[in-house]
Amino acid sequence: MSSPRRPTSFDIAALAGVSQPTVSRALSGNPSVSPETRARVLAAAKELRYIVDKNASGLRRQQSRTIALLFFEDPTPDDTLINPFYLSMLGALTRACAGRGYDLLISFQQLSGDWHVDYEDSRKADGIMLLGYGDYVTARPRLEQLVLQGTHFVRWGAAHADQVGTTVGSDNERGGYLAGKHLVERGRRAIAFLGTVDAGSPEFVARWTGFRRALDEADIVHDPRLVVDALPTEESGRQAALQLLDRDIEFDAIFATSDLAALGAMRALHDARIDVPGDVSIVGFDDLAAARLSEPPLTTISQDARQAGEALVTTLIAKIEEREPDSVLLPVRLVVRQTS
Amino acid sequence: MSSPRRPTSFDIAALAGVSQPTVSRALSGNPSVSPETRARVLAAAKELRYIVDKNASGLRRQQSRTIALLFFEDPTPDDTLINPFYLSMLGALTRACAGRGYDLLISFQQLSGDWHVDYEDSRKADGIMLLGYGDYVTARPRLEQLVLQGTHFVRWGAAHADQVGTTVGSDNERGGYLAGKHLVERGRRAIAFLGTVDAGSPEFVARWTGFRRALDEADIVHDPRLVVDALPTEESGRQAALQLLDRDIEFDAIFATSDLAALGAMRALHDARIDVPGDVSIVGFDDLAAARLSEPPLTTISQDARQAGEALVTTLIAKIEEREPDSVLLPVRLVVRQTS
DNA sequence: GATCGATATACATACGTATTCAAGCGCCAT
DNA sequence: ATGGCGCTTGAATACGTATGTATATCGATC
Repeated sequence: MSSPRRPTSFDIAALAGVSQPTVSRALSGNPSVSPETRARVLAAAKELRYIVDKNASGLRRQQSRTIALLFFEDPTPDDTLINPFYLSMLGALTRACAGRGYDLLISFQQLSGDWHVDYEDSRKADGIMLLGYGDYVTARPRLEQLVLQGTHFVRWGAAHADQVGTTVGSDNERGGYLAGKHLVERGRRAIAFLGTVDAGSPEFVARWTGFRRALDEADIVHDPRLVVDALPTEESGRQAALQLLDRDIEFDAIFATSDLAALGAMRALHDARIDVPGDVSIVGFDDLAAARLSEPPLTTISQDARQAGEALVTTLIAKIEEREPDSVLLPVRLVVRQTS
Repeated sequence: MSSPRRPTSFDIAALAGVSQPTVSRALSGNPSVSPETRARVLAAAKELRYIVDKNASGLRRQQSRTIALLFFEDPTPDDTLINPFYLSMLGALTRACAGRGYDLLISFQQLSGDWHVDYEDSRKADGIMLLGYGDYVTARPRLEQLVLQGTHFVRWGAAHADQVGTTVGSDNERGGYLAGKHLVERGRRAIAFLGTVDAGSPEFVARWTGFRRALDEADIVHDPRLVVDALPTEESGRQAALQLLDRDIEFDAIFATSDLAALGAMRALHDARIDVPGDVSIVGFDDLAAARLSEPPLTTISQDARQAGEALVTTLIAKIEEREPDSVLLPVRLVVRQTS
């Protein structure tokens, strides 16, 4: 059952009739090894099913070829409510890491708690990705500390003027703009905004800013009562729509800053016998799978999770290699379906 | 910016006035170290912010204190459709691992592809957890190979007679039974079953078996036309319900083997102006957050993700430590809400 | 034909920790 | 006094790899 012993590079060396260093060089593609020797070594390695010992290799090179992902959980008390977009991201991240030869460590943490970020000190990981729900104001001092101790990290979120560290995120401002412009072009004038606009959430603020720009271009005066606070959950979107109906103000469209909120709002409208898109148009944000499957299918702003994962990993690796990458702003796309 | 140098156990030793081995012993809680010495060492370690080098430690002890999670993706072509239950599991798993001093590596893979399971050979991980969608028949030969090569692994799924390896899973048979019994007690007789019953999915087969047991106990003869194939997705549930309506057969209840399918079915019924629970009762399976928030809230069989995560990690660690743990069957619970 | 340079390989070593083994010390029993 | 035992600690070493340095081989150059 338990195999005799894991083969080491010495075993390969013996089988191939070379020295251990030559094995190491051959396997790592060092050009100083002659083609014939390399072939012999590779054959021997294959025969014995040799795999490099990650601990030994990491110890020698002083790095782990591993990336740690810190996922911050949902701010609501119900910890099972997680935006499916993050699950797509997770898949994209694991693939991107694998493609670059890195492993991915994952840890769920509370944004407001003491982050356990000893990954780099313990040589568990060469860098950290930060992802998830979070209030930037809460996170900021901890980010500053990361910078101070020289930890390599990248954050998924909105780039903005005074930010700490490097960021990869969607072009939220443009997303908001596209949504607003689209609704205006559909002839809508009284467009409700469902989302957060406080300073702790730069991505949502950016969506709001872009949205306003579209309205301004069309010379639409926006009634502040059309703005309703909503978290990125279905229930919160439903509540927000109910609140909106309660306010007894005319509206002919809704822009929700998350698909989940948009779907919740749709449910509320449906229950109130308001026709979508006849009476009210709706545009969401994220392009979750659920957006495609809703009835009617939801018009939304699409973020490409795969592209985001690639960008995060590429940027973090650039940091690890001490190149100083810029923050990345990923393109977003308006996907017109049947709610607008 | 770049700190002078990571402190090693030799630095701690020098500061505390002891030898390096004593530092190692003191930090690992070896009782041979006197309390005073230990205190001095701990103080020195704290002062220099010493953290054990994971590579060196792993190399020396020949283990990584890391667990790898292989997540198998959705079988449908659309790879963004992932059951939220797995995301809850993921959170539970990371917590359970952290609580036991293990790190968690994560990798998304295709069940039908060549699994990359060199974790143990490369000393990246001491064991593997298998989780996700999957056809057991496809997985089986690969599981057998894992056993052959002596890899420590645990699978999330249904235990059954002829299984390969150790399994942790919910008591699906009892879940099916509870659902069936509940509907019978509510006076339902023509209960449709939405789910998979083929041999590749033992957990769904078990749900079916338990369900049938409940019907048998009530002497109900089950019309085979009441069984409709459905994947654990909302769309699939909707289609299944439509199919059921098309068959033009009377039914007064639906048991769906996943909440997502149940929610999809509810949507179809709603569109067909069929009242839930007035005309048709519905029971789901999983107890997703969405089940609580649906309209009306969904009666379902609850699986506790946190408990599942704990059990998986505990069982895998037992395997790693060469104890031979039994497969675990976790209790399920009927949660009565308003669809029944 | 001696020297040089290029090429390919071997030798020696370091990474940081955990553990085995030996040794120092004080104390008690003989 | 002396041998022995328990309690702490130090010295030596091994884990498996990657890399700097030295060496051997060979062909080319004058």
